[in-house]
Amino acid sequence: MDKKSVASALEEIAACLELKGEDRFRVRAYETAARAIAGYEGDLREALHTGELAQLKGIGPATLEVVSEVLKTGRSRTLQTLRDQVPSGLVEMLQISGLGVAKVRQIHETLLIDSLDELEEAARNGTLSKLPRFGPKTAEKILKGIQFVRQVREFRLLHHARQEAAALAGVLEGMPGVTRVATAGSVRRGREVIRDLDFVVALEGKPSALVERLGTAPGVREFVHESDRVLTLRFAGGTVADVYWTSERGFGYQLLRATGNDDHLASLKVRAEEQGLTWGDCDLSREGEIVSTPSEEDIYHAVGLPFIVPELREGKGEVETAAAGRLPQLIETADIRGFLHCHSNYSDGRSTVREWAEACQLEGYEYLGITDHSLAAAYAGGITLDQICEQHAEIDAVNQELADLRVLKGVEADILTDGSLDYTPQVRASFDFIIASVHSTFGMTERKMTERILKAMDDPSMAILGHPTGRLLLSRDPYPLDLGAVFTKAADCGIAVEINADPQRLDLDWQVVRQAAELGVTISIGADAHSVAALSNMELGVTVARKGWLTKGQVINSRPLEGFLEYVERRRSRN
DNA sequence: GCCGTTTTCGGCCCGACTGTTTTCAGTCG
Repeated sequence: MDKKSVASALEEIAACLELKGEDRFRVRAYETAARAIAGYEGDLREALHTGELAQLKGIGPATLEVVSEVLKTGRSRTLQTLRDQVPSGLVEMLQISGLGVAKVRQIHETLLIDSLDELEEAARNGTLSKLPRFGPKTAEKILKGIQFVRQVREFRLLHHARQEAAALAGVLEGMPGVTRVATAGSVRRGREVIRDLDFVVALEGKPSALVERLGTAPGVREFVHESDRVLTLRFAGGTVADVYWTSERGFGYQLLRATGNDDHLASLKVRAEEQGLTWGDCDLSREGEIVSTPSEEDIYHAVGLPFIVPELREGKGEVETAAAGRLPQLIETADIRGFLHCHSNYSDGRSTVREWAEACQLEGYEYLGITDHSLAAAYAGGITLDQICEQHAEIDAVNQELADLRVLKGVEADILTDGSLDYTPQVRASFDFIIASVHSTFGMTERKMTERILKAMDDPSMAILGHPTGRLLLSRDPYPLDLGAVFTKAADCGIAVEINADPQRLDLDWQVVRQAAELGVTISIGADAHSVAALSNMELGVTVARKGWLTKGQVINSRPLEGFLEYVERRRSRN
C-alpha cells in the first residue's frame, strides 16, 4: 500500500463525514491527516513500526488507526462503514469545482441524484438550473467540472507515480530469476501526470515463475492482460502497471520501446530502416541476425545518433537535432546554486528561517531566497509589516552565523486584481528580490488577465514572475493568458519567468518552456516549498527545465550569488 | 479529531468573489 492509497482513504473519510453533516473540525482533522501522510517523506511502514508516525503532526489516535489498518490490510473499516452510508457518486461530486457539501446535499436531497451521470443529465435538461440559488451559469460550470473529473481520475502526479514506481521496482527486484529492473514509460520521461506505470525486467529462465509470484504480490488485485512478453497488473489503489520481460542482451531495446514516446520511436524506426536494420516488436535485427542491445546506447549508436536522454523523447524534433549534433547540454540539479521560492513559518510554511538555512547549506546551495506570502494572501497568513522587520532581523542573525550560505530576504508578492503589487514601494524596497504571483480572481478573461500581469511587470521591483499560469495539475485549469505577450515583455524587461517546481503546479508547462527560452526569457526554477521536507521539489523543476531543452545558462538560479543579485539590480534600475 | 497546553478542554482561516438574488449563501484560495 502506497502513500497515495492511505492519503486517499483519509480524504474519502473526510468527504463522507462532511456529506453526513459531521462536525467540520472533525472533518478537517482527517483532511489534515491526509495531507500529513501525502507529504511524509520517509517509508510509512517503517515509521509506523518505529512509532515515528504516531508523533507526526496532524496524526492522532483515530487517524493513526486508519493508517495502520490500510497499510496492513489495504482497507479501513471506518471507511467501509461510511461508504455504506454515503453514495460514492456524492464523494465524486465534491471534486467538481463550484460544488461544496451544501450544494451536493441539496442536489441529492431534492433531485435524488447520486451519480455523475445523473448529475450530467440534470444539468443538460434544465432541472438543475431550476433549483433555488442555481442558474444556467452554475449548470454550465458543473458540466465542465464533470468532464474535468472524468478526465483526471485515471491520472496521478509525477512525484506520487515515482514513489509508487520505486516501491514496485523494489518488489520486482526480489522476484525469482530477475537480474535487472528499470522503470520506463512516462515516469521515466518525466511527464507531469501519469496514467500507467511501465517496467522492464531482465529475466533468466522462464517467465512463469515471475508471473505466478506477481499474482500474489502485496496489493495486486488482478491481471488485466497477459502475453508472452508483457503482464498488465491492476493494484488495489487503481494503479495499472505494465511489466515487460526480456533477456539481458535485449534489455536496452525493450527499455527504449517501453519508454517511448510513440513519435520518438517512429523517428528512430525510420532511421533504423534507412540503415538496413529491422525494427521488430521484441528486438532489433540486421539481415535476420538479432543485434545485441544490452543498453539503450547500443541502439542510438546503431542508428548513428548520440544518446538522447529520456526527458527529451517526446517527438519534438530531438531526433533531427541529435542527428545534426546540436542537442543542448541540458541543465542538471547539481547546476542549481540558489534555492528560491520557499515559505517559512512566518506565512503558511512549516519550517523556520534557520531550518531552511541549515537544510540548504547541507544540500550545498550557495544562496537561499525566503519568499513568504504577502499581506493580501490572507488565507496563507501573509506576512505583516511587523513580521517583515522581525524576519529580516532573524535572517541577518542567521547570515552572521553561516559562512557558506547567504539567505536572501525575498517575498512572494500578490499581483492584485488591478495589476499592482502588494505593499507600498517603500516596503517592497526592503526586500532583496521579489517574486510576484497571481493568487486571486482567476476567472478573468484572457485580455484582462494578460493586462493585469503585463501591468504588474511594469513594476521595477518584480524580479521573477511566479507560477505564471496558476494551474493545479488534476484539479484546476490554468487561467486564460496570452503567454506569448508575457514572454516577450519578460525578455524585454529582464524579468525572469518561473518554472514552479511544486509537484501540483509544474508551471510553466514543459511544452512552453522552450518557446519562452527561444524568445530570450530567463527562467527561474522555484521550489515553492512549504517545509524542508520539500527540498526535493527542485529536482522536479529541473526535470521540467530539461524537458524544455534548457541549459544551465538560461536559468537564473544556476548563476552564482553575485550574478543573481546583478540580474535583480539591473531590473530595478530600468524604468 | 488534533493540538497545545493554564495537562483536560477550548479553539481550530478569513476575506473576496460568484452567481444568484435584490441581500447573501456557498465556495475558494
